[in-house]
Amino acid sequence: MNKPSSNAQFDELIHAPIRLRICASLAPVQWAEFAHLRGILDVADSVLSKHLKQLADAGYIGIERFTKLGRSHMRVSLTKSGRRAYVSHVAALREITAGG
Amino acid sequence: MNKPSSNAQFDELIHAPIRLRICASLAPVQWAEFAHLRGILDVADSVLSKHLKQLADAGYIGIERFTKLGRSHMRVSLTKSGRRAYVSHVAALREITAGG
DNA sequence: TTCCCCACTTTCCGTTATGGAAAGTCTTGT
DNA sequence: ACAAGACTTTCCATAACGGAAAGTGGGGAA
Repeated sequence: MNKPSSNAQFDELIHAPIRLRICASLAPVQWAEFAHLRGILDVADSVLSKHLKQLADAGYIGIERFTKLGRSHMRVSLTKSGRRAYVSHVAALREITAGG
Repeated sequence: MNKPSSNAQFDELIHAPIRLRICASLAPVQWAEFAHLRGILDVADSVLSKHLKQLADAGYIGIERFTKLGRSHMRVSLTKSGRRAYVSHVAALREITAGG
């Protein structure tokens, strides 16, 4: 009894509050725009930018740029490995908080 | 659709990995000893001691000392407010990670 | 009583993480 | 060429963290 629940894996990079919410916001959608995330998270541009960079450097998210009405924008999306890591981390959280 | 799930409340003090695991370890039991927690968490005494202090300062855990076989020991337990905070935080985590 | 030990606590130290303001970069419309 | 928007980086000041090492306190042992 006490199976390691398949692939639960705690990930400190994802665990930080803001990054956890970024991943959670991206998980159910195809992609999200910078402004959208900033609105959800309510942080300064610089802060969001830096957290996105960390996730991107880890290969957890991909960023595409495009133009809309003459302005540049970015589409952020979870990569395959990012989704795996996020799902595994959520599984780890559920395992940890399973009792009580 | 989208009810604020009663009392979900993200708590940064509890969110930190080690403290989350401390709370999770305490949630299903009446109390746990220092050595037991240290074994579960696998951290240095000083580290565990400091995290316990933070939780105690916040009123989330209570500490009782007792003697066993001539040696001193402590019993750590979640206080009522500590349990509330922990449960609320877990609820917040589930809300955040509900999608995807 | 003095000394030793055990079970934590604190202090010290170096490293990393965070957040925001401000300045910088790039791209595109005028 | 210039302005503006949408991020990026830099600069700065805090605030965690973690662990080793030194410090405390209480209880036996001698």
